[in-house]
Order: sequence, then structure tokens, then C-alpha cells
Amino acid sequence: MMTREERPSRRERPAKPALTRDGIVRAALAIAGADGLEKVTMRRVAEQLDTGAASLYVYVRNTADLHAAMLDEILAEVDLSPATAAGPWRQRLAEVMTSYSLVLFASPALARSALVSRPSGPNYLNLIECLLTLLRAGGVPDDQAAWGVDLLMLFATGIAAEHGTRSGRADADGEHNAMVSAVRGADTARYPEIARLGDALLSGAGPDRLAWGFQAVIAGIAATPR
Amino acid sequence: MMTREERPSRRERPAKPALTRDGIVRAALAIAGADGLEKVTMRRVAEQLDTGAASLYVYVRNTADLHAAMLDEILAEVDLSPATAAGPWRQRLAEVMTSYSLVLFASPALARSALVSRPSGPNYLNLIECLLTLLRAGGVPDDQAAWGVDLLMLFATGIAAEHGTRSGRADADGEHNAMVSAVRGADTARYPEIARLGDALLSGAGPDRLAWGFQAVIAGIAATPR
DNA sequence: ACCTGAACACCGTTCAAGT
DNA sequence: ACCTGAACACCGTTCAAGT
Repeated sequence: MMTREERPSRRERPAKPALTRDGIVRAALAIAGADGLEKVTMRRVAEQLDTGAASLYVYVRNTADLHAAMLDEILAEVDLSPATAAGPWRQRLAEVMTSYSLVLFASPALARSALVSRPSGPNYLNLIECLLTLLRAGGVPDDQAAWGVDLLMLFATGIAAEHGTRSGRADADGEHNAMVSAVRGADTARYPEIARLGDALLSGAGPDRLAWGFQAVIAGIAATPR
Repeated sequence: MMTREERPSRRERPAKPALTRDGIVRAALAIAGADGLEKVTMRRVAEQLDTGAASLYVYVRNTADLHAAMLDEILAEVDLSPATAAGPWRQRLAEVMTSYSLVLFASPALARSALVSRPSGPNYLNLIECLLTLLRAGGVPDDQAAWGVDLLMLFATGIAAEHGTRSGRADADGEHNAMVSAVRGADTARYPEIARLGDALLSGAGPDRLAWGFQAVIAGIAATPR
């Protein structure tokens, strides 16, 4: 027979979990997913963890550090396997970039923060390493690859950030977007090209646009010597 | 002889200037130039104008609106004249983009805010119109031009934003940049490509990089059908 | 070493009341 | 219509004091 339950003096409610950096980051991601990144404040994260804001500073340097950690955490989901798969390098490169984009599309607010402060966590470095490996496999000269990676990341991150801005709170608020009114408005005379191209300028973040962008950027990187 | 001075009852000190949207934006730009964009708060701008924060809301919808207005204001300085000049279209396009970049380099914090919330003021629209005109002059198909403009702007804005992050307060604080330590550090085994390329990855926002990027993006846009 | 409460020095935005 | 003071509902971060 089993012995009587150990530690019977333990309270009914499970003890509040020990504070860890990972726990803080996970709590922050939960809040961001539910209420948006702007609600991820030290005080709110601390509240969720049943402690005070000051306690977080043992594990997190400041708010920017917390945001960076959140970003790196979600970058763990990016699929880097095409780097070692078979097939044409351009397509494999596009696959990795697409995976990165899909991850950021799910967290557009973090995409915006990635634009502002370039991440530098281990998962981000893994991704960059992977992109460089693929560019090298494609015979792209080193100097072009070094700057090209930036171009690729900027494009993918920017599109994800834009997507978030559009479908998020901002647009629901009926944000006065001058581009929209110029495209289908009375400003045909002032901005003829914008009016002429119309919706093509606004056609958002669909997979087509992403795929075209990757192709274009990869082609430019490979074809432009320094 | 002249008549005696009119309105002699006027006070010695010049009356405090009437509040206008333009005055608010200019005061905000002055603060941003002196102390950084993060100091551009409603309360601080109001203080500079010798009034209360609540008074600004007659002319400015909210903080985001103020930032957007600041951005559009500085975009007035972008030189669009290459659009109607003579010469190869690619070079003229690069000239306009370079002018845009130089303007943003002077206000990197606004570059970051431009990445997050795409501007849409009249000066921004003028710029987009100009870019589209040049792409059309180059015979770039409409659909490629529509998406290509975005690519160009994203690159130029991103580089300017990055430049600001590096030379600004963040770097001075000795920000722990994992990229830097991976490049010249002990992680040669973990990130061989990053280590191998080294400083080429970090070589910042020089004119060479900008020029190369414009060339590459323009080449990609022109060469990649949709 | 870790955690806490309290404090400091701020924010954006709204609103009733004035002119 | 514009302007204001005061209030509401928050912030990040620090620090002395506790365990």
C-alpha cells in the first residue's frame, strides 16, 4: 500500500510559483495575446504573477528587456529546417522567411517592437545564421549576403508590423488614413499615380505579396555587386 | 508726422502666441531635437507653449496624431526635384530615396515612429507620388511598382531607424547586443556564419550601404514579375 | 539573494466650468 | 469656440526595509 500523503501540512491552494525570468516572459506573452502589447506593463505582469512590480526587476532589466525576451521567445517557433533540406536555395530561403513572417503575423505588436529595437536573443541569432547559410549555399558573395540579410528581415518584419496596424485596434478606431482617401477620393488631381494604382498600393499582407517581396529582395541581393 | 502709437494699453511683454496646430508641431519638433522624442509629451509641449495639456486637444487628436504631424512636417524637406530632372531613372529614384534617408537620419526617433505607424500626411503622399512617377518612367509594371514603393520605403526608413538606435542613447547605455558579442566573441562555434562575416553584418548606415540597398531593391522590383 | 511596500516623478485623456 | 484646472486612471523605476 502507498504511504500516507507526504507533506500534509501543505496548504490547499498550490503555493504561488517561484518567480523566474521564463515565468515572467510567459505571463507577459499571455497578457499581450489577450489584451495587446500596450497592456504588458510591469505592474500588470506583476499582478498576474501575484507580486509587486518591483520584484520583476530581479529578472528583467527594464521594459525594453522584457519586450526583447518576449520576441525571442516566439522566434523559437520559426522553422529553420529548410536550411538543411534539399531543393533550390532560393525556395528554401523563402520558406524560412515565410515561417518567420507567419510567427510575427500572430504577434504584430511584437513585430513593431522588432522594427524599433533589433532583437538579439539566441533564437534571433539562429535565424540569422540560417539565412546566411542559405545565401552562402546559393553562392551569394559574403558582402552582399551580410547586407542582404538585413533587407530580408526588414521586409518581412515590416509587412508583419503593417498587418498588425491594419487589422488591429488602430483601424477599428477609424484612423484617418490619408492614403486610403487619396486612393479612392477627391485627390485624383493632386496624386494621379497614387489614384491610378489605387487598391494595388493598399493590398495588404497576403501571401502573394510576401512571396513576391522575398523573390524580389533575393533577386536584388544576388544580382547587385558591392 | 506719425500718429501716436496705436493700442498703447498693450502690455510690455508680447502676448503669448495664439495656439495653432502648426505652432504645436513646431514646439514638439524643438523638444524632440533637444531632448529626444520620448520627451515629447502632451504636458511638456503644453508647458513650452505656456498652457495646459488639455488645451492641445483642440488641435491634436492624441499623441499618435502629434507624432504623425511631426513626421510629415520634416518630410517637407525631402528633395523631389529629381523626379522631373534629366538622367537615368534608376539614379534619379536613388537620389530621391537618398534625400528621404538624409532627412530621417537627422530625426532617427521619428524614423522609428514612421516604421510603426505608416505616415499619411500630404508630404508623405507627395513622396510616394514621386516614387511611383519615377518607377513608371522606368517602365516598371504597375503592380510591381505598387508593392515596390513599399519595399524602398521600408528599407530607407529601417536603416535610418537603426542608425538612430545605434548612435542614440541606447548604445551609450552599453546595451548588451548579442549580435555584437556573437560576431566578435566566444560563439564562433555556435554561429559560424555570423562569426565569419563579422563586422560586415554590423557595418552600419554608411552611404555605401544605403546606395547598395537602393540599387538592389530597385533591381529586384524591376526584375521580378508578379 | 530575493521580495516587498511605499514613494518619486511622471504619463494621456476627459470633463465641467469658465471666457 | 477655445481654454483651463482639476481629476482619473494609470505608468517605470528606485530604495530602504524586511526575510
